[in-house]
Amino acid sequence: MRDLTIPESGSKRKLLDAAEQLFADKGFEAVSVRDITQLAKTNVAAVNYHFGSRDALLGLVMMRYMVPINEERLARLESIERKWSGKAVPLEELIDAFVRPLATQVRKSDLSERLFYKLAGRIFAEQGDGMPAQIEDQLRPVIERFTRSFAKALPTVAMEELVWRIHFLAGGMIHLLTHQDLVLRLSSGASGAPTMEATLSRFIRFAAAGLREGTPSDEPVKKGPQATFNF
Amino acid sequence: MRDLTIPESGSKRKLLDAAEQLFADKGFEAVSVRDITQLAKTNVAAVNYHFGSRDALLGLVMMRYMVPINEERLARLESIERKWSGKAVPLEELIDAFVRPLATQVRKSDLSERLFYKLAGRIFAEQGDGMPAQIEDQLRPVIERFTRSFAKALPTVAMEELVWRIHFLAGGMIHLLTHQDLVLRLSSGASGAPTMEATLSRFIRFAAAGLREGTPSDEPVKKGPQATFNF
DNA sequence: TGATGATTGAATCATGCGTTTGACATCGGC
DNA sequence: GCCGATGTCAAACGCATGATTCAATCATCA
Repeated sequence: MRDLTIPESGSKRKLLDAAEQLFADKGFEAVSVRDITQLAKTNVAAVNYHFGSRDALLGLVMMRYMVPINEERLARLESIERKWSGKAVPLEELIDAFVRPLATQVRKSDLSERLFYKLAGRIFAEQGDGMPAQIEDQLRPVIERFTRSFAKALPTVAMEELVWRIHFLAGGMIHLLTHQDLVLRLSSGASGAPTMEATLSRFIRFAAAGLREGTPSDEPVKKGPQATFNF
Repeated sequence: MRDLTIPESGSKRKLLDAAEQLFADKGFEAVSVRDITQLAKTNVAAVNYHFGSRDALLGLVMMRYMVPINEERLARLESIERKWSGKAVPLEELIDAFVRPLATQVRKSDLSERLFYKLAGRIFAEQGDGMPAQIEDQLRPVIERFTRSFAKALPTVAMEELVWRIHFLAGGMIHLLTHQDLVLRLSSGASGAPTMEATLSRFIRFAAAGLREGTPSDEPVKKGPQATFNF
């Protein structure tokens, strides 16, 4: 595994800080080496000297964010399963374990809150879209681990169905991270100006209901006039 | 409004076809004018001759896809509301009116199914991220119209809450469109190989449950061991 | 102090980008 | 036959990109 420790000072650190700020703000493709070195007040050659290439710096920035988030996800999941040892884990706690680390890790970051979430969202969103393979390798075991726990919490939901529902959940989370500002704009203020904590809680309730849909503890037919409508 | 009619043949048509195929496959930023003209077997200058600029071509491609989809969305919505005149419209039908046009319009397209959905997803996903303003202008009234209908169907959900839930819904839909292939890969085959029709129906059920969460017709507390957990 | 290796800086490289140019071909109408 | 309108084409323009070169500078330790 590559060294992820970050020097306290010096231009290497300045470059990393500038890079993550710009990547978060403008997107991975839209930021040039010159943008980064200019913000970091270093020479253009510094990026290639310290990191080898722009791509290597990009991968480092992404890994630096994903690794602690994914570690906290797994730690929370294990702690929850220990707490409910053997018994069915409540769905909301599972989803919380998956999304809450985004909010806790943001405070350990030098990035502004807004930029941190945008960066996290971009990393997820551009998954499998020209992203370094190491990022996907980093995420896959986490997804698999959570999928297994979700399956245990929802024994009546077929695996095929569950995989798709988790997919929808991930999409909602990504969109929430990357396009918070768009909601505010398109909704003409109707969305309020909630904290991310509040929005995450909203999201957990939404996603839990979606995951649980059709489950025995749900009532089978009850949702108003839909008799003529088949899904 | 710009002319959206497409010539039957000639290099203008060839350019449009090549452009939408490449944009869908690789993303809007990753495709160069030279890529397009090479696939279309025309000269590099042709794009600027016929469309004025790369950006104008990009806007045309996007509008050509969004306009009919959004028209069908509104038409379906009005037909539904006529059908249930005055009465509460079932949630599933509203969501269906929003997502189903993606599946019906794909057949009128020359793009392969996979590319069409990717293109649609990209247009949504990169919303407000350097996208031409015309696309947002095209989408905003649709969102507002649907939001009003959702509000009527869910009178007990506060407007602020509803706006966010619709946001989560949109995110799930986008992710579903753009990253279908990723699901298949990450889930090691557990997701099956369903048609988009089937996946959309899955999504409608998921999203409806999420939107409806906490609604009176839902039962208030019933979902297993979650007494100690607050949201 | 002087030698050594790490770091910086200005200049430059090759490449790819969107766009423009101007010569050339093709065609319908007078 | 000629004209202007409409396309097409190779070539080039100006610019930005990631990367590299190589001399100058710095820090560290013998």
